[in-house]
Amino acid sequence: MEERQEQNRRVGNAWGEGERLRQEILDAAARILEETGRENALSLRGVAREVGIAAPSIYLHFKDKRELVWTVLADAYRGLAAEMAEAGEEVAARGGDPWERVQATVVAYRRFAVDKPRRYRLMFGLEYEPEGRAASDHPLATVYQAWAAAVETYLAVVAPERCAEAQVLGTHLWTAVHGQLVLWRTLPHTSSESHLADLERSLLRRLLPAAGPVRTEEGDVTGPGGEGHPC
Amino acid sequence: MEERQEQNRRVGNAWGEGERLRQEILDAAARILEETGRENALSLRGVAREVGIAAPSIYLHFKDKRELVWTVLADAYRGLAAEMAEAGEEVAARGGDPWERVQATVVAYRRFAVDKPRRYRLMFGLEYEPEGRAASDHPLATVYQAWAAAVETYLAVVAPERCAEAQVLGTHLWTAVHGQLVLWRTLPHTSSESHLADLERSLLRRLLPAAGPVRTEEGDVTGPGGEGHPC
DNA sequence: TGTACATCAGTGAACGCGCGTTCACTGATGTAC
DNA sequence: TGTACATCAGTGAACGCGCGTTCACTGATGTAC
Repeated sequence: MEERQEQNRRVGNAWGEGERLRQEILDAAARILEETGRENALSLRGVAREVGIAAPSIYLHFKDKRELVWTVLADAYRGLAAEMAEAGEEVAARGGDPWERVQATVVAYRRFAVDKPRRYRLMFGLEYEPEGRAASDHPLATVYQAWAAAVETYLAVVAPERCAEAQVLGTHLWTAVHGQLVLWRTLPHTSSESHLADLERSLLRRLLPAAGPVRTEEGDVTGPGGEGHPC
Repeated sequence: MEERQEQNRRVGNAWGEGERLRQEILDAAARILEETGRENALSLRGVAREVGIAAPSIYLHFKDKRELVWTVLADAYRGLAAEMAEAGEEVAARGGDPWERVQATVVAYRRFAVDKPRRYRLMFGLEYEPEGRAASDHPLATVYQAWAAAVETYLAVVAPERCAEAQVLGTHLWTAVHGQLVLWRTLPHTSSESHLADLERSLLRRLLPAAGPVRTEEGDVTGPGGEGHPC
């Protein structure tokens, strides 16, 4: 009764269905991170409240808070990377040029950060460290690869001879956009989102070679979404 | 006795000297933010512990926690901006070229962030919002101006015709470097500080026009630290 | 010069809060014989 | 087919913690007469 509104004890899941609650917990955590409202990024008690269970029940599925948070984070990183990739592919599918394609990827990133600020903060606020995993399978790597891939696809068409720079450029773009997003909220005189979008475009133009709405070296690209040289 | 090691009651400051404790409190807060160790960024009780006073004594000098934190932050922003400016001026004073000068400014920023990570995080973690002040005197503006000024000084010598871009470029540099610093701690495979410095240089070269260790349009600059056209 | 009193600077104890975590438990569902 | 028992899924109550803040207080220092 200490934590719950409903006075009925929850009936346990059937045998072998214990995993179901685990998923409910993860969903609730994701929901909390999307809603404004409570302050602290994520608390076990908060999650329990959201699911409608007693707080200790979480320990049936996660060793401790750290493990829960890391599971949530790993999902979140994968989700962000997926949204970026999808945005790019969608533009390519409907015949957008390479520039529109990188831009769509960047916009997808911004949307994620702006629409789910608490989630984004948990992901990049760096309060938690991975639990002894090897560095290489840090879930952030997925996001990193999404950026590198976006830039690589662009370079393959626009400036194949500079393909080697894809990783560095990807990193620059990512960190720069992240910095814009984080500082944006604090700089009050520039806080309109359209200004943020302008800054973003300005950054892209300066960092990417030969950037512009229409720009094919000579003659047309081989077709809508054509790939040019493989990198 | 609840909070303190010393069992002696502190003797109050003399009449009119009450402000002294105020300063001690701010100093202690700064000290806490420089040391590693305790976890939560800043707590009233933590500050009281550090000063060696009872926690309620803080209320003699600050309305509440928010006011204390904001005073600390305002100082911190000013301090960072000052360190950046000094670094640039020092290089100019000993005859460094414009490129070295911007770079020194950037390095000063990085040093601040890397050496005082807790402080930096409090400053840019965006957990607190200013207390109803006008946007324009948000203390962050000082830091923003330091970046714009650094870029302006550079452009004045190297590409005077592009002076108008100083503010935008300053913003790009700032947010990009900030992003590098924040993400750097999380990306384990690239965590050496020298790698961070490399990334930083690569970024500068790509964002600033005609960047390079030695680069004077034609003939020499007018002298050590010469100013070129005023922007 | 002495004394009553105002003011200043700071204190100890307590308040209620939400947190992560542990503990011994309850009750439903399956299995062995 | 019935019954004893193991297992699974989840609970309520409590622990100790640190936090921001309030409250009535203490004691030193100054001032008025």
